[in-house]
Amino acid sequence: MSQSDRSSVSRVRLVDVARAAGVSKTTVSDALNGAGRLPAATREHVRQVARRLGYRPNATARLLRAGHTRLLGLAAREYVETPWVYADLAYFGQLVNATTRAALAHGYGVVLLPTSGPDDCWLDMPLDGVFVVDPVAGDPMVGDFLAAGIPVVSDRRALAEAVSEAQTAGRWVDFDNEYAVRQVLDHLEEAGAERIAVVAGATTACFHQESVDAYQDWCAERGREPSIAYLPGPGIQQTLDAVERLLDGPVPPDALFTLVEVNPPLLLDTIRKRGRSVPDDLLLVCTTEDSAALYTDPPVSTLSFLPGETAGAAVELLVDRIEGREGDPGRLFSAELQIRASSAFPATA
Amino acid sequence: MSQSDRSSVSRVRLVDVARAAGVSKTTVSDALNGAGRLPAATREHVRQVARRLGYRPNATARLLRAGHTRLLGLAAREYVETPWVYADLAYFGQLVNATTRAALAHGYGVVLLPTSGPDDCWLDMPLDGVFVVDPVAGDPMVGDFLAAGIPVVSDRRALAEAVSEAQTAGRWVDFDNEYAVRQVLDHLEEAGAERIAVVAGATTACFHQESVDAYQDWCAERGREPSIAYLPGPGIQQTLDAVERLLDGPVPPDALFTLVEVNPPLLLDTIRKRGRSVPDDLLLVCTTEDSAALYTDPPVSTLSFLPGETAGAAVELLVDRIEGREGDPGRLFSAELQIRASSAFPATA
DNA sequence: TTGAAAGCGATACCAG
DNA sequence: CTGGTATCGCTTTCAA
Repeated sequence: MSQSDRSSVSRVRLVDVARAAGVSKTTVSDALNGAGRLPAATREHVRQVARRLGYRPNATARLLRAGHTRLLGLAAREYVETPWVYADLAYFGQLVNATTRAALAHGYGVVLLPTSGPDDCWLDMPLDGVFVVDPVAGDPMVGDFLAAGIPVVSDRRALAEAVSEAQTAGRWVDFDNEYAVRQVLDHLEEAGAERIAVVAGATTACFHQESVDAYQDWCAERGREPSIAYLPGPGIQQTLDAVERLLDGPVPPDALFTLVEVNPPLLLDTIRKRGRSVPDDLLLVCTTEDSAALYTDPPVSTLSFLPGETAGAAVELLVDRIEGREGDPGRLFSAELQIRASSAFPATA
Repeated sequence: MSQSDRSSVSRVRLVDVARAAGVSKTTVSDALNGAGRLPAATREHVRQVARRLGYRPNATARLLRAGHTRLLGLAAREYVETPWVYADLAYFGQLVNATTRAALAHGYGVVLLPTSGPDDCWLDMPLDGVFVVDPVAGDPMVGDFLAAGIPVVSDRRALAEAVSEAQTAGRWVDFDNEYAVRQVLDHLEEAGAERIAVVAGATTACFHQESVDAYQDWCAERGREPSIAYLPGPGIQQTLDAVERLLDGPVPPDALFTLVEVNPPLLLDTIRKRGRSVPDDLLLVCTTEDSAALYTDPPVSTLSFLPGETAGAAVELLVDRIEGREGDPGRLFSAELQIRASSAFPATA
């Protein structure tokens, strides 16, 4: 009576089955897990009873016993202040997707982590390892997990900033952002661009800072004036507005390279509305994972961060580390430039 | 030596801290959790030692003790065969996002569940409750969790198909699809449409079946000939092709209602390319969560499934049930029609 | 073959 | 105010 009102009947445990079947806990456990060598009759009897009572092993208890949880944490830290705003960003969506798929292939589940919250609340979750994407500078989350002895995959900078434990429990997945940006700029230059403008996010993400640096260096080497529009945050309208300002500026660019996720069809519409034509009049390369880029007219050249491949690598690194296998300390990737019609022809026709 | 090669040093436990500090386990636990009433000196001393040793409580053990995990499972079942293909679908992205946010607000984490796998592998995860979106007919996942006594939120049909446990541990979040579809059709009719064509997915999802039924009934009531294009699966190109076929068909529609997620800007491009103009020539309503619909020219009317609100309700229902609070058995929603310029003017200008 | 008992790691109750 | 001890539910070793 005292406990029946809480949750119908308290869940049936291993001992309940044992009692009902008239055997010991060990026998039940073995019978259900196919372990030990019991007579087939006993095994079957125990199974019947277990089924009849609706017995389900308690996952937490069995994990405590096993010493692992087969759960991986995933956190996207770029916009730490707003908890989980990856919604409109195709990149994060695909990353979550790919991470989950890769984890499942290794027998792990994925837990979406809070990016903010009371102190180190993330340590309360029973995780075997964590993948921290786009860590902020001196990221406390990376530090906390590493200090707790929980394997982490993040980028090199975050690991370097953390303490020495990083050497034993940290692995990295990183991007050669300078290489990628130069690849795009060189490509646009070859295609005839002389005034390449860039749209960047004013975020803490490594990518933006490194990319902007690389862009400025690249311009300096050629004695060109950099033209950058910074965005305060994600958001379609803000991005489109920034592009308009760029196009209407004193020295209109002949090529545009967006570093923030942007909806390719809408961007093209906006550009057309300003009276510019892609690619004849303006070359275009977008950093995006939005597959709509393939279907626009013209199809839009993109710089892709290969969420599928990087997530796969991250999970593999993490799982190797968790399961005690030696392996690479990390993997270096470069974003992939996929050239399509929006940047394929000379700008000065 | 025997264990040092597995993971550097085995994690430091509560007893280790107790021994090092020269006190008992209880004292350490109390000191760290702010419980009990210890002299400030002892408390501080224990904390120092704990910090020095880098002690972190084992989450699994503490969860076993607590009797709950504060973890919610989330599964999207519409395309069960392909594990986690919600990538390109804005709806699932936002749903995951909203569920995670709502769960965190209640102090719960979210685990992304496999949609397929060895038998009832999902029961191995330490979950307090599960949110099963778009369950398939006779969904085994719903049945398994319910049988295991783990609270489930899904739709009414899934709960009804499961056994009687559903009454105690099941809650539902459901949509009045017929109402929503009729709302759209009525709206289009008022705006002057006479031949409304529909693009539907050939999936197991309740929504498509119920919607198509509602559409056919609606047409029958008016003695109109239904015009439906079925899609074998998700995919931008397939959708656009289907629309083209519809527009080029023997009796071109004067209004289009898409039930599958589609990229609004691309859809508009496609329509324009067939020489049709929205809304003068063709009214348009899209079932989508893609916020790009707001920024197209003209802005596209949408039917939204309110992922934010439904996820919030689902989590609340689940948490109430888990924490033993009485509450509604479920919540009925209707997709929301957001009327914009693409369907606001008479088709026959 | 079967079962008793010892953990897994942390918390809560009571006696000291 | 502190510390032994039982407990959470399961697996596994080791005697019988």
